[in-house]
Amino acid sequence: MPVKNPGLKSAASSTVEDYLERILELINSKGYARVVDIAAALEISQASVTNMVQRLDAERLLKYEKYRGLVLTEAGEKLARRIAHRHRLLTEFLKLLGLDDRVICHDVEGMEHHISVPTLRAIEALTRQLRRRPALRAQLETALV
Amino acid sequence: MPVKNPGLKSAASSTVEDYLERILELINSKGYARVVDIAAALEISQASVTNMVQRLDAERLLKYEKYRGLVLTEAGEKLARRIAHRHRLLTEFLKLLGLDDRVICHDVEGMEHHISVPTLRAIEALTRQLRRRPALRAQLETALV
DNA sequence: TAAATAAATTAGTCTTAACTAACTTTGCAT
DNA sequence: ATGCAAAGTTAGTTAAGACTAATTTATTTA
Ligand SMILES: [Mn+2]
Ligand SMILES: [Mn+2]
Ligand SMILES: [Mn+2]
Ligand SMILES: [Mn+2]
Repeated sequence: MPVKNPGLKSAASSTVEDYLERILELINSKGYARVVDIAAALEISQASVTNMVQRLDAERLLKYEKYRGLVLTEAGEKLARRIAHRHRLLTEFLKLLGLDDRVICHDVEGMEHHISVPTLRAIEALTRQLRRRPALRAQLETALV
Repeated sequence: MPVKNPGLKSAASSTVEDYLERILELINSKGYARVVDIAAALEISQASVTNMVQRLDAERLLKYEKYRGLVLTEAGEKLARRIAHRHRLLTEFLKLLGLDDRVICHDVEGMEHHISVPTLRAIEALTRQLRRRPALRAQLETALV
């Protein structure tokens, strides 16, 4: 039977993507991701994190041992890397437009969940071109009134 | 006292923005926006629309008379125009990147709710530059592998 | 004008994703 | 070894936003 999802719209909710992204980030930066750290990073309560971690375990995106810790599964890490990659590319792109870091962080955190593969590739290509054309970037700044 | 919202993050939810956007669109195209039309446009049930319309009335974004019809208030129309404008600019931008219409529609419908004013201005400036540099646009296409 | 159809509303339910408060487990210091 | 603080969990609540089914109002049509 044919697959329901023909390319667009990702499988995981924005919320799930944000959790996975932060978990991978924590694992990469300090070797592990504890509930308390995830809660701090996402600025939500520990109870909410416990809930979600149990759900992600049920969905096989990570393996979780109560009171102990968690590790991403193959599938979970793949999803996490995918969203982290979107985050990186979007951030680089907006940086080239001369935007403020706070603005970039805010907008990317929302936009990253709504960018399909073709759009991401196009933005990637545009970023490459922008990078090698300082003159164009300069004109952008002046065009901003 | 200082305002809570310092520029970023809009006042209305993505959902509210989508409703207002569609309502304005319907009013512009056929003169009025009925519950049944809004429901069809958003692909949700009429019951959901009735609920939201009553809420938007309570929030003074539109004036609603049961079983009759609705008109946007000043505030509602302003919000609607703002989101419609973001939608337009993003669409034009992605169009210049050579993306497929279906992809553009999908991505814009999500991204439009997460673009702050400075980012929108930057994308607007970039769009202007892209428009006058067909060579650059051509290179984008070939860069897409 | 009366019946039939279309549009709109209400009531009740569901899911997601957050919260607080209370409780349990773990790890560290004495 | 015990006791305390930090971390984690559970239970119960809330809000947004969707749904279906049943009902009511408005509009068409015969
Ligand atoms: Mn995000
Ligand atoms: Mn992110
Ligand atoms: Mn939208
Ligand atoms: Mn839109």
